[in-house]
Amino acid sequence: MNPFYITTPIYYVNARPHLGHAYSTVVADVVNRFHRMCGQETYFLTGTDEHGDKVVRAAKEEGLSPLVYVDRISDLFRKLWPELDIEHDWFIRTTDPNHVKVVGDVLQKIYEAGDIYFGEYEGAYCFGCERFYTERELVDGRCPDHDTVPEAIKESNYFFRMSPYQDWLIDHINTHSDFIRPERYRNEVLAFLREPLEDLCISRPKTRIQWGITLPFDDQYVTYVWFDALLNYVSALGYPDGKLFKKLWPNVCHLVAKDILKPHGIYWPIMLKAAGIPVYRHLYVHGYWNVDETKMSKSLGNVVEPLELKNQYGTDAIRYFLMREMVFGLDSSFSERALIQRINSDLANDLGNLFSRSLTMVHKYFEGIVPKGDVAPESNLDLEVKSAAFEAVQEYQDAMEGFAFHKALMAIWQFINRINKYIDVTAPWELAKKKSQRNDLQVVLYNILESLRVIAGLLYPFMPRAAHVMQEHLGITWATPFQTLHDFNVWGKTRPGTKLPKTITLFPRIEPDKLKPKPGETVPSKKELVPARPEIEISMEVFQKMDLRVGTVLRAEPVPRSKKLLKLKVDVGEERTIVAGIAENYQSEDLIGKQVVIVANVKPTKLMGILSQGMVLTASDKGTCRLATLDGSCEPGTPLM
RNA sequence: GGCGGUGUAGCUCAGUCGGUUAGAGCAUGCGGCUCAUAUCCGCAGUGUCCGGGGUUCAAGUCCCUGCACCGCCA
Repeated sequence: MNPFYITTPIYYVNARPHLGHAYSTVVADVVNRFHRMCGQETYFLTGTDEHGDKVVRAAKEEGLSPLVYVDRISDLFRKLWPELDIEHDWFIRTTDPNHVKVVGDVLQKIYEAGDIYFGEYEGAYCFGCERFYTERELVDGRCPDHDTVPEAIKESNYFFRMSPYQDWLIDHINTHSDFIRPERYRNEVLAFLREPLEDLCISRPKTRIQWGITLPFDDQYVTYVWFDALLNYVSALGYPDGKLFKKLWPNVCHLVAKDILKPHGIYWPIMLKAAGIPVYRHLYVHGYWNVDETKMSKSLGNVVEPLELKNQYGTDAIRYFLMREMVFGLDSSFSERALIQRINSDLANDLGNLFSRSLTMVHKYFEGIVPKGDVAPESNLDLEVKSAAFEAVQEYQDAMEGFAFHKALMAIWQFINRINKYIDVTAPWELAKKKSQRNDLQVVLYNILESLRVIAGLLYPFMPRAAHVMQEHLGITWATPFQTLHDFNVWGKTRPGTKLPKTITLFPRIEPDKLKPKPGETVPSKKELVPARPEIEISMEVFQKMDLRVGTVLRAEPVPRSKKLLKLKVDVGEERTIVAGIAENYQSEDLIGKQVVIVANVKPTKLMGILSQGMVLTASDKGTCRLATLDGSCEPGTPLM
């Protein structure tokens, strides 16, 4: 069997780890453990991406040098993973000397082969932002951040020629149906490839950025983003001569979120092809976690901190929730309410209680000794439990291989419910009343224990901790911390006569103060849903990052083809264009001269093609909304504290 | 603007090749059990399958069209 190699993206260190990072990495860990269960040798790589201007800027904001800054953030990631029981084999950093060397070598190789050329282009450059803007990004020809007219400047850079590989890539995707999955993302890449591929700019002059890997063929430039980042997948293995590389490549499974589909689905295979490295086998693409119906974003302050969740609810519960709730490939919604729901119903009630009631009975009726499973005619007592187990294993295996983790878990839970019913129907407490039914009682309890063994085994990739505790309490010891898939297709592995420890509560119930709506409160329908306030406390420091200001509305006009939107010109100390969704409640002319509260540093966003450079605060309730105003007039631009 | 996806119970979603009375989990209500973490088991519902039109003996499913939301591209 081929060794199995799985990677997560290397995470960019301009921000702290959030739920999305945790999800990618948990998926990788689950898949990795599953393959180990299949008897495969595995290798699991994760790490951090540490170069580039955003890192330099983030470091500057904190008053740190890039190196000190990236050390600090990278460490947050590295230390998070063990908390989530993630067992990666290697943690790569793009600042590792070996990685830096490999990037240089590969660039040189492709340069010599002729696929990298030096070119000049002219663009609109904003000196304030230290970056180029495309026509589309500009607002009325001005920089959206600085409201200045960018200068047309010429810059020379190195480009990676991708077009010669376009047809090859299309063909490769078409002939390898499992190259990019799920299919929707494969289609997206193919759709993109229907247009001619443009060459990729892969450098930045050192006059603009120094924090990067110097090009081997021109020391006035550093390489920019993708060559640096993507090559981690091979540099970590010691490309080109490392033992790991020879053993593992290209039988790799890359796991990414949908935002980096294009680099992984297009640039990366072409880079590999151009460098004469075999192309990777699989790219698996997953969706986003929204939080309480809205996107997770720093400006909303609803970023979910995985570590906080873990501390409150436990690693297994978080892992279970992430894998059960998201259909791999689609977006999902995270809410604490849903998490508690899953913990209580699935983990505490169904699984935990089953485990607990079973072990209690073994102690009550057999002094904690595993009874014999073959002392009564099976036909009456098996009630197809055995075949239900095998069925569950088969469904589980199919689902796992197809990355349908929620279905794998559903298969396990169907079996758990089946055992709960088995207990109900066989009623061991009745059997225990008569001596003549002693053998029946033994068989029934043995079947239950065997079922629990299979359940514990199947759960291992998802909840290694609970699986381990369950196995311990079932008196099963293995050379490895997990059973192999083969063990699930054999009935009778639990050894009669084994003394079992007393039962424990696997998953305590969480008392649901937050769960039920208060009396009289109705559950809001989809349309009325007000974005929930984040339940996380934020520090004063975080709050102060918000730039709230007084703004005077100078002009207002409806946005064509939109029912809700008004385009405002607002004086916030400088003039800003702000698009606000208040047209259903306010007429343009009523707004002129009004003083409102503006969040001045939300990331500019395009609404109906208009770049909105801020946000107007409103209170909305049942479809009407009211502007937040001031009690008396103020100088435009006055900060709110 | 172009391409694609989605729309099914209060909520989250299954629904195969068009084929009987459209399903599951959660939530709700009622009943049963007592081994168990107030757990478990059973029963009960509730549906404009987004709207409109078409093909067909038969449409949640196929076709056309409209609406809403989402994604990718420009």
